[in-house]
Amino acid sequence: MTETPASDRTPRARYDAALATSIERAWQDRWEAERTFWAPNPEGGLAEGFDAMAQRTPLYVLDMFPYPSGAGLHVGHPLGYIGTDVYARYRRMTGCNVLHAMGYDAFGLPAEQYAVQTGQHPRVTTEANIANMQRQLRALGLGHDPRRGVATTDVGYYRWTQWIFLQIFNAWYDDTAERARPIVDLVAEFEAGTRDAAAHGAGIAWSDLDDLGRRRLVDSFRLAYVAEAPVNWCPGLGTVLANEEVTADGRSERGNFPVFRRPLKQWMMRITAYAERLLADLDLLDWTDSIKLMQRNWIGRSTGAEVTFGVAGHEDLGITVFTTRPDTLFGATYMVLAPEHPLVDAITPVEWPGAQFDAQHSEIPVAWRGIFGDGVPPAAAVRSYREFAARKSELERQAEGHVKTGVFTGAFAINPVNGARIPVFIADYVLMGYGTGAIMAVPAHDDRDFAFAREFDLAIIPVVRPDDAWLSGHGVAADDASEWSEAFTGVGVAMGSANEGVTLDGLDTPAAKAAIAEWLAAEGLGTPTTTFKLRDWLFSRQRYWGEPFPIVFDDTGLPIALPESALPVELPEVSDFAPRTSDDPDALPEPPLARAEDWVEVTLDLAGPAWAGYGGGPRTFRREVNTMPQWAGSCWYYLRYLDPENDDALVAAGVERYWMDGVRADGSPAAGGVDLYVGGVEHAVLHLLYARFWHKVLFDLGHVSTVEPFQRLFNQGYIQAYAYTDQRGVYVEAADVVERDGAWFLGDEPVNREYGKMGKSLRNVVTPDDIYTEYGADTLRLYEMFMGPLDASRPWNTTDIVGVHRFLQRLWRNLVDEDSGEVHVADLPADDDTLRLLHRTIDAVRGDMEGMSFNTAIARLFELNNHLTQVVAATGAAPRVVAEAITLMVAPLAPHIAEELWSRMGHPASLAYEPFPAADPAFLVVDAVEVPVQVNGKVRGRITVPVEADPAALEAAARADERVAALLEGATVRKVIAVPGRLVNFVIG
RNA sequence: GCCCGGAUGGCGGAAUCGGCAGACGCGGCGGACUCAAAAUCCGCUGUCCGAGAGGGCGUGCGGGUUCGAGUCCCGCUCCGGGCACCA
Repeated sequence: MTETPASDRTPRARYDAALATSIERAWQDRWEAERTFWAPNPEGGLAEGFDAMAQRTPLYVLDMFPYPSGAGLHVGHPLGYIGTDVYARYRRMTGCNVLHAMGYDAFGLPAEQYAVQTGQHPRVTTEANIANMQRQLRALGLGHDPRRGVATTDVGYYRWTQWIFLQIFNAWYDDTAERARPIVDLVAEFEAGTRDAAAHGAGIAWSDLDDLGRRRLVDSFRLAYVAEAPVNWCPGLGTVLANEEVTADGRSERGNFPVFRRPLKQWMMRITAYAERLLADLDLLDWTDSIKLMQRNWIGRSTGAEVTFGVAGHEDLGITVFTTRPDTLFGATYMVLAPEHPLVDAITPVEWPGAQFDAQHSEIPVAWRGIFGDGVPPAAAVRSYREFAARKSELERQAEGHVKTGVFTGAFAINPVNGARIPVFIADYVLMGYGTGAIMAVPAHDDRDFAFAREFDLAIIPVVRPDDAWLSGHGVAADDASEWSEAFTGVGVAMGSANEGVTLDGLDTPAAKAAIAEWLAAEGLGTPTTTFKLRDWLFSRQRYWGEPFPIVFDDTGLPIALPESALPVELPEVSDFAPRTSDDPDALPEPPLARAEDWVEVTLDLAGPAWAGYGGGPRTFRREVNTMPQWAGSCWYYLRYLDPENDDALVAAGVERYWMDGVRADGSPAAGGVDLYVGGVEHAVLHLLYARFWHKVLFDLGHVSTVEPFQRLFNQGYIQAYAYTDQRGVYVEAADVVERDGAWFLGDEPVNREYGKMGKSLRNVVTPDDIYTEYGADTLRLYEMFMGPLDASRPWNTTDIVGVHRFLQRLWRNLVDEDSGEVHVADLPADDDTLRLLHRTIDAVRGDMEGMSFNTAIARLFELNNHLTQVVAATGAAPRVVAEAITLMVAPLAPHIAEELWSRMGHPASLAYEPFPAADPAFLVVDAVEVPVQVNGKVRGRITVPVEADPAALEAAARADERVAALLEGATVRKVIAVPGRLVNFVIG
């Protein structure tokens, strides 16, 4: 042993970054070698070790899996992963068999674009990125089962994504049974005649249909179908985009290219069939109200009525509108169809009507025909308006705000309640995709109709009397809307709404709705209807780096599902990964896979069903060249984690039931599924809605046992960071900025502070590696959990980290001699104060862990450790009972140091499955309690009383207090409030 | 525009039921140890008045309910998020 010079002597076994790192590496290696976090399945290939776990409760903890970006992680990324790991580790110590794994959502545009630039195959960069991310995550000490970490790009994974697609394609929604059923059941019903093809869109009986007719009919029922639908077409990227990939100003999020609404033939998923169940089953879930609300709003259920209007001069035609306010039918002064509405051509006359047609106008007002109908016949006006509307990019649509445009079709509708002739317009403020694509316009009581009516000089007839406050506030009269500055959209009392059969006058809005609904139903003019904002899901992309569809087309152009035996359909090798791009909005999509001619054209011997007529003998087909959206792989990965190596099924039924069965501890009804799902709120709608939809289809078809995938959802907050700009407004390196007297400087130059996301462009990135080097991973974990509640966003502040690092150092020093590295834990009895604090801490920490309030759990552990410091200072050693308990309680949060301490205290095995300390109730009871004494609500003294002291005893004790007695001296006590265990309050006057 | 969520010391935050506001940590101030510094340990730290004892004020703003309000109610302000012609 050599003498260390006193000047730079550091204790050999001080808990610093170097020691932390060596401890952390050693334990990460040991967990891996000992398979500590392998969660055994009850059966199948991953069942090894299950017997030892059989008595434990299965618990499935899940993170929203990441996209393996080339940029690597910053400290904000793992916040949720640390949270789930703490919870999972706690649950392992409280009797659970915990499944926790991490995979990768690895298909997607960044890898593809990088490939386009470099010519390198996206699989190469994707795999390199995954490897880097796994390294960074391993260093955090996350207790994942490494066997289950699938990537969506694995052929063995996307083979099952394709298999699920086939299930969906080969299914239809039975509205009577309210569930999806195999498509063969539908065919059987048609063939047996129990379902009438003629009544379901075919027009003629099943037996009279030819092969093609049958295929078209059946295809129209499928849950996955090809349709011509208006989509976000981005010629600059050469692909269609999902709504969330389009910015608020109508450009592509990536590349900033203009986006156009174009009808294109695309794959769709019939999520709308599930709208009602997706809405109703939210009630079964333990999600926050705000997320449920966002889903409810997205689904957008509204109830009202469909009402059919006649068309003047067309006895055979009727236009059905949807309205939530049938009580305002008498106020309908015109009608609007979406420009694409199928009836527009049929009702548009050859000539403009010339005669008088309403009280206000003796000829067509100029505004009605506007720029589109000026000097041309109605059909030409309609055509040019349609072109105008279609040519507008989303950008222009946003820029013009809500200025109303439209054109009169020359046709008139007949209001069924009063026979009024009302003009029919087309306007793009009416959307084909919602309701019936047609509205009755009641400008007096609808903001949009009001704006349109003012623009086009249309009558505004009030039929709901506004409340007096509204009228006086606007300074207008109820019965003359000509002076109104805006529509009255609230509820009120109906007026001017009567015909021979029904009168609404005098009824309040709900009663009027009911009365008119009854009358409409009786007259056969309308039916109560529910509509949804939710649209079917656009499911194809013109990209290379995604799952190919297991679909081919024959020369009819109709899709044919490949048999399961043809899976996986692997991505072909191509030399050019880019879709064809253009700046012409009329250019057509051309996916990269279309250029792989050898792959696209394929000769197969498909044994198609007899009714479809394409079976038998080798024939040439063309493959679907679109790929699936990135959401596809993320829709079901939680199921594959359960049984990642299963080649016979996406998950074995017994394994799925073991992990997913929904049994709440208190026995209340649960939807089942993942016990805890943690991720960012940015997936509040789309991912979570799509996954719920797929899960329900799989449930209907008998492939999973629960109606919902995620029983409990927890949205973690974001770690944000300060960024600094210099005088020119250029971002400077945040790490180099110093604070002096409340201002910030880079060197001597003052800089401005901003607050936002952590990112390269703001030059404020802090990486986990930076923190490991300075403090170690346990410190990083502890800091991220200590900063605040897991569901709140908060700023990263590197200077605050020392607090938690000092805690770990102090804990270490309380149990380990910094010079020798030997533990100084003694089998001495702890004093009563210490034991009471210990058990109070255990009790509180358990509660905080259950509620995922890790920040307060850590605060409790700080207090216990600070007390332990006193004990060690006084006695020279830590009592074993305290030392072991605090180590076990720290273990979920800072597992490496805890394992090391546990080991040094003489335990050869990992503490991962050690029972979490339990509070002894004997130490939780308190016999005396200090309560405040208030006089007129202000604390004037404190008394210590027995915990069971009744109000009278409390009051007596309070009066005995010197200060209180002085204040009560000579005063009249009006009232005394004495709450046992809480306070005493004297009200004096 | 509509719908959610939030606002507590210099900073991050705590306060499960209407009952001691500010736990715990950072930062700051003071002290011990040291030749000195670092590290460590101890004390103080909402704010104003006061030498002190003590007192006033205090949870975004204005009202209210209550013996008592950070917490409940009404009306605002600001910040964050979602939706945005959905009839």
